Amino acid sequence: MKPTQRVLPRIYFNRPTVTVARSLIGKYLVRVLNGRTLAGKIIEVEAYVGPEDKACHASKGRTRRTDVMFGHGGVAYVYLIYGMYHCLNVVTEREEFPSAVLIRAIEIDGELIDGPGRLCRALQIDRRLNRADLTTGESLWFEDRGALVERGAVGAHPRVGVDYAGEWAKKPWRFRLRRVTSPTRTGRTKAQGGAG
DNA sequence: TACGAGATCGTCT
DNA sequence: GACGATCTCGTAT
Repeated sequence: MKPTQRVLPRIYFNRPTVTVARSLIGKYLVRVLNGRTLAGKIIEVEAYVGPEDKACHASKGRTRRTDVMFGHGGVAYVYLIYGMYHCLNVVTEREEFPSAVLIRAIEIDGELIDGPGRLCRALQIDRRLNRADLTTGESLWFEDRGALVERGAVGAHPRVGVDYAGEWAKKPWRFRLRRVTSPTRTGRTKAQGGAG
């Protein structure tokens, strides 16, 4: 069996953005670095839906930066934020409808990598991957590894850092796995029984 | 534990 | 010239 059989295909992303976002929880983000393969279980995402969504970068129109969001689904939208950090998105829906899903947190080998900036730092994702096709199984892609995620296990919350978007900031378009597995309790016990 | 502010630069006006 | 889909550290409590 080819490894590419599990790669999420383009049609997966050519669906409503909120649907794609929620269903990406529990899937895997796979990155190839120097011949090594890193796979992280997706824990948290956010949906940015179309030109009317004031929190979506593309709501300000089609610019050099947002152009990629107007293209077809399954393509990476990577941008620099606050001059320091990168954010990884995957473009969704049909062409000419600018929308994407921001990947906010993953879990690799039981370790939670929480936050889009940290995630990109861990996987060495930067703007060189902007416009990369994420459906080819090269260097960066999404995989379905068969893990079942019950709908009730996914919480819906307002998106982070978009207060300027008014009513749109209140949309429950951030999805997060409720029970994040924490197999190791090392260092988690601070005040209680911890050594001094 | 909670809060405030600095870091740092591409993008758009 | 202003600002941002973030993160970290320092200070206060």
